[in-house]
Amino acid sequence: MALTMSDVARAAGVSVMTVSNVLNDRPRVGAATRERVLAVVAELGYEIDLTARRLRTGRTGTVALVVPRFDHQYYAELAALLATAFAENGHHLVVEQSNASRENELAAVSPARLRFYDGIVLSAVGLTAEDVTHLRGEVPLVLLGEQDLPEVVDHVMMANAEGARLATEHLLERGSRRIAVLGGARVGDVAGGIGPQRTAGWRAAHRARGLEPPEELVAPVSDHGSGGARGATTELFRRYPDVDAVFAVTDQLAVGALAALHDLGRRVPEEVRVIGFDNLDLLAQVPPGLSTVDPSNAWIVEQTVELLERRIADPAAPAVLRESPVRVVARGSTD
Amino acid sequence: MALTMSDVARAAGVSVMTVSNVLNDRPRVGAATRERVLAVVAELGYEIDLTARRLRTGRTGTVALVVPRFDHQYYAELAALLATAFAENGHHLVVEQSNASRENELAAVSPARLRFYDGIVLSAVGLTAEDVTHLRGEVPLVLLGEQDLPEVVDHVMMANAEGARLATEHLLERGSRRIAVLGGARVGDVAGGIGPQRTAGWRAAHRARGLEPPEELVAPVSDHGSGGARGATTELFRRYPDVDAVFAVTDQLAVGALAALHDLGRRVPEEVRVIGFDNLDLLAQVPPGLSTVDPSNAWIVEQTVELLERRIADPAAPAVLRESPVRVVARGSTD
DNA sequence: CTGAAAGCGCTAACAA
DNA sequence: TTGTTAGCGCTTTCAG
Repeated sequence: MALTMSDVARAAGVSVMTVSNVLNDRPRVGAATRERVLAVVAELGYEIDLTARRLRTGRTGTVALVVPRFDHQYYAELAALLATAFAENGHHLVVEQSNASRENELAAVSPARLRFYDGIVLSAVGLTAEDVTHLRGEVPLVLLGEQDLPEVVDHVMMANAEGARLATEHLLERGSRRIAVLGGARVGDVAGGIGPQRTAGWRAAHRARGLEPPEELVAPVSDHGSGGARGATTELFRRYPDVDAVFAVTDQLAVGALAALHDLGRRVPEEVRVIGFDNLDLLAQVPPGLSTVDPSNAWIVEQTVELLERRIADPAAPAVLRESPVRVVARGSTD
Repeated sequence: MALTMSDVARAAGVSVMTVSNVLNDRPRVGAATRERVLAVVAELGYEIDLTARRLRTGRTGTVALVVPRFDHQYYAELAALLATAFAENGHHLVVEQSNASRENELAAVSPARLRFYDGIVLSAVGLTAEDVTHLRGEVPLVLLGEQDLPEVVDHVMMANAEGARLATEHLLERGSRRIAVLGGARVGDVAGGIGPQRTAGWRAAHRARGLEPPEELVAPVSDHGSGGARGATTELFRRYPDVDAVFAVTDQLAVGALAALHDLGRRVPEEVRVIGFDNLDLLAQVPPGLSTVDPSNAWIVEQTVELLERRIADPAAPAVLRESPVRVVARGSTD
């Protein structure tokens, strides 16, 4: 059986309350008493029961990050950054997986689950606008993700269209004229999310130069893994052999494009330029070096922590939407 | 304020105890009463307070996985598999990060933290043999990782030496004779962990063919990111331009090797073959396709879940060590 | 089959 | 400065 506070109190010859006061650094405890209690705590190896404290105070010292998948490199890198940032604020971070399902995302912010945490950062992909309005005020929550959602909850997102515009402009500037959008959304597809927003940027870059965006080169993917992208790219080049650049809406898709181009014997960047979006650390090294759009993860993390800590402190604070700055990182794949 | 059980009890005109019985599927409740309670629960949207239950019963329904880093693809893929497997056993998985520090690994299995969880899967890299013996029996725990640790705690690991031997044999068989070990450990370095174990397999493969392992081609790395590997590989080829194959002790290091070889203008696999270890999904696609050793993650996950569930049920069960089967996955980088 | 009492380990509020 | 009382929301035990 684990030790309790009264074991410590008995051993130290004080009351339970005094032990509690010492352990919580509350001021009205004599120095000698404090010493004694701490000595006993150390000797016995007592550790406070956070469950009991939580039941009493409602605070846990822990915040959760809910991501669609653990094994998507983008979320993994985000989680690592958030863990460090929250640690600096005295919050412990745990990560849960929603499997990108609306049900799991809702469950993650349910009162039952929330009681484990002081706040939640939810990287949402399945949540609807309707769901979000019902969430309003229930829980200290910061939304992450590229969905268009009602501005009733704090939300940090990327400048998606702008990033896509910059990437496309980068390709146009180097002379590419038949630029495909891998993972793009066709005109009339549902709006919101990365596909549509980034495709909009691709269109904008063309129009800014007086060019008509080649809509036939919008190549949707069925899943966001690299495997699907490989197939989609192969098919794309079969139909349109004159494609001279691929803007993949994520780095993960870009990897699939690189694989397909290798299969097809098309050289990158000499024959086809490739650029991604996300600036994943792991892919910075992959030959010939993947050009990409950097979404400023450090900035995103900084804002997220600030907003969540603020909301924990003041649940009534007005909801804000913040958009991270983006920039192109040019590497070998667009030389 | 959130609803409590007595709110439900009052609304349903029964006692708190009856609500508890219904919600826990305990048998001695009349069908009509059960119906009524469930109806009220649904109508009010009541959710049980797991914190309070845990204080009373000691069970939380949650298990934790502690990994050194969220952003190492290997752990990310492992976490995703474990989440699914535990979900099938009615356990919710959360993931925490230890930053590969001994202190954090110990904190993660402390009684205080453990009280949040029914059990812990600890992917250990900093824990010492001494630490592990003190852990014995304190908590439902399964260790993961390639350290040599006392067999007093359930431990699932890979067949490291065997995998390395197979990878090296695969290279020898294709004609490579100057095979470097990137991330290897020199003779006399501390034993245990992936570097030494996998380097031992590289030696064994050479000796099995009557060849003396070229110890000068053992290339340690300072960090396990791809960046360090890139530098180490460049340096390696500067000193030993005749190296004709690289066995990287992890896929992540192999990516760095590929980058360096690209920088140096050495073609893979024509001039230099490259093989990794871990079989990361993300890298399966990277051109020319990274050959690797598959550590059977599905098997590892299956064993881990089985052992942890067993230990939760029976804390006194004898500790076991299980070693996952390995096999070479040949792709373009060793063609 | 249902309910009342007690208490898990802690801390807020107040009393000494 | 320290101790006492009460109770967070639930479940165990035992009585009805």
